[in-house]
Amino acid sequence: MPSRLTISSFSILGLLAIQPWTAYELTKQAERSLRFAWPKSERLLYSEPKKLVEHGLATAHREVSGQRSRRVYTITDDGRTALTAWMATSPQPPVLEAEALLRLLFAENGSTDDLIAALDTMADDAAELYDQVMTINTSYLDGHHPFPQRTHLSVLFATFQLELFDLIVKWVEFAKTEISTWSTTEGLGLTDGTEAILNSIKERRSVLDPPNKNP
Amino acid sequence: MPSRLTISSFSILGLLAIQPWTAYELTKQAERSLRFAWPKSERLLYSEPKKLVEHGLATAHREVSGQRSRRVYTITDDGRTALTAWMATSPQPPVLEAEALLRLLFAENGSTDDLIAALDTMADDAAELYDQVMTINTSYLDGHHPFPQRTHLSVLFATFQLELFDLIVKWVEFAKTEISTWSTTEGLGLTDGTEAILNSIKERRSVLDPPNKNP
DNA sequence: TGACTTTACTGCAATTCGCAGTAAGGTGAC
DNA sequence: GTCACCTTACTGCGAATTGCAGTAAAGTCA
Repeated sequence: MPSRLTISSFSILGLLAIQPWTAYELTKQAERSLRFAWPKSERLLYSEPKKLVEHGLATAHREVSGQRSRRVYTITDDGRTALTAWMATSPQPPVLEAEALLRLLFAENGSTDDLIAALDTMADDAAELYDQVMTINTSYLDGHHPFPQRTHLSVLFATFQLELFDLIVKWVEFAKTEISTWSTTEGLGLTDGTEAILNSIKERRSVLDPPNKNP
Repeated sequence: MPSRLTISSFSILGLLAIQPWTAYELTKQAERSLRFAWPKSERLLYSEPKKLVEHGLATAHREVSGQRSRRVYTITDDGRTALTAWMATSPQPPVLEAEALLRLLFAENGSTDDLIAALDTMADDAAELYDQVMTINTSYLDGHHPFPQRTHLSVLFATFQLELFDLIVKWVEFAKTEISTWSTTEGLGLTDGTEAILNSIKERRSVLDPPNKNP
């Protein structure tokens, strides 16, 4: 009666399908890829492979070097079968967690400066993440991919992250110009700016597209 | 020794700052707003207000109607103070959870059809979420906001969601045209398309911008 | 008046997280 | 050559969160 397989289990199984790893190596690898699609705690990355072994989807063997031993996990045939079966199932809807947006939702409880600071932090974080993805990916052009045969997947995956982080940076810029027209955070209601946004929303136009240019 | 306050606690406190609610009402309200920035289980929305009471940030009073009673939670002055203090702190980085992107990362373990199906599901989910946000927000134009004085916040908040869901839909379109050039999911490595993407990434150009038009 | 939905919760087991702790091996500086 | 610090390689535990099932009254519609 091992505990049941979760999406996190399959995300580890997916890594094991590439090559055998130790749990420690899995945490490092997760930081380069998994974290952008399925962010999980380091702790879980140590317990999930054990669960996979219990289910017979992976095996663990100890490698010894000096006084120290490491447990290397390898995917089994059953593991590959289970992974392939999972690939054919329907994925859960995407979910975003953004504390800075909570601050916007409750902005009336703080100053406009508080709000702008929160949004700036989100933009800085996004810019930093953008750079991280860029660093990893531009090196692929020089043939520096640890798994060259996977470049088509890594790069297409990265495009989403870059678009997302770019969107965040650009949206914060837009939001700040809008907020700059506010005298306070509280009780403004339907301002001219808000009405303009609502009209552009109604026509399904992006609020970012025309960056304050006249037609 | 009540358990400590989390971001989730403050997200509930933020709702209580608008007006008193029952836990049940909080779950309904969370579905309209909180869920897009701080998605939490319904269960938690029942326990968090209790924690706020333990901390003295809210009070609970029973209202009786017939045989049934409901517990209405009201923010205290301490609660408002704590909320305002929280608004001035730095938010955590944004985080995205997208199982469909995991499928892309591990696509070599399934067929191109599996991959396209997963991406289509994500696009459909995003389109559905887009519609939900649209429905809530276009009604504001007719003056149908439950808290008219908060329209400026709700609408600016909504613009982010719309941009995000639109990005997902558009990126999936792009990803699918790229994938359509693949004969298999496995071992392709640096294809022509991948190289083109990498070059465009290098120049920080969006892969979505010019939708296959010549300059 | 019977069936079904909405309102209004609680209990509990399973899952996940954050943090602290342990310990060996490697690296560079003085 | 030894001290400090970083990396590798984990485990334990309490706290936070989830998912699911269960309870029950009130409202709705036919």
